[in-house]
Formats: sequence, structure tokens, C-alpha cells
Amino acid sequence: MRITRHSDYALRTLMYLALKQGSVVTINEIAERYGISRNHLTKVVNRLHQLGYLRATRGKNGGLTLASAPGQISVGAVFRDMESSLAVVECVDEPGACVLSPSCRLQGLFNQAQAAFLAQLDAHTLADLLPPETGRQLRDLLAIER
Amino acid sequence: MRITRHSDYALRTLMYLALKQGSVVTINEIAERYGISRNHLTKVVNRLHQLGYLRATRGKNGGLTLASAPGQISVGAVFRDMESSLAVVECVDEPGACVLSPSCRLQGLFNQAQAAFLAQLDAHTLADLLPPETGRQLRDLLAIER
DNA sequence: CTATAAGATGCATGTTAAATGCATCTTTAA
DNA sequence: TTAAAGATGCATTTAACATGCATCTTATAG
Repeated sequence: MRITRHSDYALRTLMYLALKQGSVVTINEIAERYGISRNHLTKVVNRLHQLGYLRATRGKNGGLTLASAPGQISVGAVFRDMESSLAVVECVDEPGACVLSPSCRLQGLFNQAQAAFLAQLDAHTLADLLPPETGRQLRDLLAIER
Repeated sequence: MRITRHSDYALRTLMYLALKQGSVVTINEIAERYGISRNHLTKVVNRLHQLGYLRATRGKNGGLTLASAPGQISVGAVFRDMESSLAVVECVDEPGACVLSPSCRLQGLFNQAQAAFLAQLDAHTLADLLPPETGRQLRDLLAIER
């Protein structure tokens, strides 16, 4: 039971931007601080841009900024947008994957469980992840001076 | 966001046994009816046996039976036992995977969401998945005569 | 007592999605 | 016009998962 790094990197990127609100941040900076692949992060950022979560400026002195206030960005929304497939089990997506499908209650149960998972994420915004004291600690960990 | 086939096969196997309570069922039969790999299923069955969910008899006329009543078998318990890793994100397992870990609230949120997921599964037993009418339909789909 | 049918087990291989790397293009400002 | 930034497409690697194969063990029928 694992989610992809897309969602993880996406949320961490948005957190980084939120921690540095007011400045423009480059992909290189984020990749370095987190110690992750620049290439992969580029794609995640790109997708976040297309989805409208952040603003990206090309060229010299370019970089990224949050497109909305942290309190307006739902963790659940980001997750749904970034996770490639939301199907917990194969049979939910692919008709014919299991003979039981037409009457299977297990599918329904998995869907219910997933809904409960998403409901928790939906109940929180970026801002909830970054209360003042936590924000200070995270800036220290990321060596962000303000 | 996907779970492994271990859990899926395990639950489907237990459902099959529950639908055929009173008879002994072979791995071959289950694999054929579901159209899945006999080898893989063998390993799943083996694990279910070790965990005490089913009884296995070797040799001629051998086979499998449920070890307890369907109402006693929790879907959540089977899931926890069969899923190889319960960590939703890498950073929950592996210390040092992310610099934020010491103060990260995202981890906590993912743990909460996972708990909500598991709570749904915990609230149901095999018996809930197989009420009488559903049982009849599933037996038809599996070509189980009684 | 032996043939056969069942589960058990370990090792090897295949498969697939995810992650990463590389090269190149586009945009923008100094 | 050059350098710094994001954008994009293709190739490659990786790792988890799934599957296959061979062999062993156990038990029962005859």
C-alpha cells in the first residue's frame, strides 16, 4: 500500500514554496535541498504548473511561486491530481479482471476505505501542515533563511 | 495508490472457501475458477495457512477449508497480515529519506489517512461480504454447485 | 507398498510501473 | 547575445511484484 512519489514530491514542493512565500524559488534549489532528482522534480513541477497550483516564470531570474494562499490549497486535491491511478485494486478499473466483479462486495468495501483515506486528506490544507512553530523548524531543516 | 495482489488473492480465496463451506477445496480449483496463477496462489494460500486463516490437508483428497466462521474473519486483519508494507510514503519507514521528517506534519496526515482506510476494513468481516443473495450470485459466477 | 494427488518450498525469470537521466528546445532578462 | 531559467520527449534503470519451474513432502487409495 504505497503512493507514488509524484504526490509526495508535489506536496513537498508546495510546502517549500509556502515556507518561502514572497521569494521566487528555482527547481534546482528545491531538488538540492530535498536531495532528489532534478529531472523528476521538473516533471512534477510542470504538472503542478499546468494544474494551476503554482506560477512558473522562465528565463533569467525566473522561478516558481505559489499560485494561491496555503490555506486555499487542499492536500486531498493535490493528491487526487497527482496520483496516476486512484484504483486500489485492479478489478475496480479493469472490467473482466475478476469474475466476481458483477456482484462483488469487496470492491465496494475497498472504495469505501479509499474514500475514508481521501476524506482525511481533504480535511487539510497546506496551511495546516505549516503552523508557525513547525514552519520555523522546517525552515531550519531546509536551511531557508528569512 | 494500489495494494498488492497478495491481499486481493487472499481475500478472494477466503471468500471462495466461505462460499463452499462444508467442502474441501483445492488450490487448483480456486486458481482455475479465478483464472489466476496457480503458483502465486499457492504462496498466498501457504501464508494464509501459516497465519491460521485456513486449514490445509496434504495428500490425496486433501485441500483447504476455512479455519473459522466467516463472521470471525476480519477483512482488516487479513489485509494487514498480507500487505507486505503498510507504509504509504517512503519517509514513514526509512529514517533519513526526507530532511523534513523530524518535524513533518505530512507524515502524520498520511498516517491518519491510512488509519481511516484500515478502520473501514476493520469494520467488516468475510460474512459481511457474503450475504445470502450475494452468495448465490457469486456461486453462479464461480460455477459452484451446492 | 506403491502410485497418485495434494500442499510446501526455494530459486529463477519475467513484467511493469515508476523513477531517473540525457539531450534539446523555449523563454526571458541582464 | 549570452546565460539562466523552465519545458519536453525519449531512453534507460530500478525495484517491486508477479509468475514459472523444479522438486520435496505428505497422505490416501487401492
